[in-house]
Amino acid sequence: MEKTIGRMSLYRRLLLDIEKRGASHVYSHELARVAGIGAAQVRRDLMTMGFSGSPSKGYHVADLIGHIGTAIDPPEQQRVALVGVGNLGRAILAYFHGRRPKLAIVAAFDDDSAKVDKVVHGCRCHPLRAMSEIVPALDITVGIITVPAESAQDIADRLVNLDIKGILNFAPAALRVPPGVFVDTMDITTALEKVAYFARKGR
Amino acid sequence: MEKTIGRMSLYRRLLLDIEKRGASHVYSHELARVAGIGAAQVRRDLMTMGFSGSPSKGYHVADLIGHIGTAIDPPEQQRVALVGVGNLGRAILAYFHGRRPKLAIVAAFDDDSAKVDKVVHGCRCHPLRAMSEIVPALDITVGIITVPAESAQDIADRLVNLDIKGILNFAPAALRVPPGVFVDTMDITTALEKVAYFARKGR
DNA sequence: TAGATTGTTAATCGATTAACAATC
DNA sequence: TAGATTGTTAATCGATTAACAATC
Repeated sequence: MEKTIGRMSLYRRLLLDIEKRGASHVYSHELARVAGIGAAQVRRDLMTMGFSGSPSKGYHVADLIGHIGTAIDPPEQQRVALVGVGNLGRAILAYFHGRRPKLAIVAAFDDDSAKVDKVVHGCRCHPLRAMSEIVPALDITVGIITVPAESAQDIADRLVNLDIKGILNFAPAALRVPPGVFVDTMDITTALEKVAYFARKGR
Repeated sequence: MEKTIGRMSLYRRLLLDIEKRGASHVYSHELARVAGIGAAQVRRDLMTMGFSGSPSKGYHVADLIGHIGTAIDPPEQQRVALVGVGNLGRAILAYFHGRRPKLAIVAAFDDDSAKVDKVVHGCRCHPLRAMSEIVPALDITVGIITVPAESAQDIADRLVNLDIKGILNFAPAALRVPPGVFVDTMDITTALEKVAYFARKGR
């Protein structure tokens, strides 16, 4: 299921492209081709999401885009906090700034006094101690961690205490969180080491 | 195997911590705990890498760190190019700058004239057309793609033509590459959507 | 109808976890 | 020896892929 949800987000992006090119329907093998996976995978994913096509025309593009939206988008705006306004933190703020109305980074936290109270890519930076006030006040449910590995667990603990239910973690650290909190760690160093390894050794 | 290689990089970081704390040996369940996985997984991974411990003392920390190094580090320096010096590209340049002597980003490419010939976090930025000269000249074997999704496939094609064997892709696009080229895509948007989804729905 | 695609079940594949004899 | 851990095989789990009857 987790993998399916991830792919739905990919499918939607590809479908928006397809729609822009003027196609009203798409076959599983066409979508599979641009997604770089198998056609059976696509059909199974759509089945899992409860979406049907027709053997003669394939899947209706606009309907499918809508279906994915109702399945994976928040019904109302979901708010996100980012902790650690370093280079990576700023890049992520820039990337999401104004892009997703339904999923907005509404607060950033960093203890560097040069950053506190500055507005970075449309998002105000607060000191860490303000978290306990701002996170509940803005009803923030998701945290992005872009602090050094040493402080990542501490930040995660504090976010969990403030009732955050999902964490996207960029620190190279395995976070320990209670059940009911979802964590995805994107470890860039490990990813690059892996790519370098297979570049040398072959797949 | 791919997953194992990824975890070896994590193990090493954790072991360096453990070593710093003064422990000479570690049991599989101890390493598993800090890695957030099961002890059987750790033992299996180490077995796969051909490393042995002792039932009484566990695994020798310093030896294991060394063993992981010879297994996954390049024997000599491996060079990396980064294409797309936007916010994310700069963050990655900053992150790796001077960190890994064996794995260095030695060239950046971007067509923005404000960036060309500037040195960004220790790395000179070249125009895209210089790729065909610089990549072979510096014997670059790995590429990092941080351009917008629309141009990602084009950049990937050019890198592949220049004999690059591994790509770490941050563009939200499924890259098509010939066999023998390893690609890992880190799709930040999809990751955040997934975290937001499970934050709402529960795991 | 003839031909292609969907929806879905069964088979396969790979990775994780459990179990336990061998070892210290 | 008694007790705990390793190394490794077998069992489980989950995800992907293949196959094919039903459908258009």
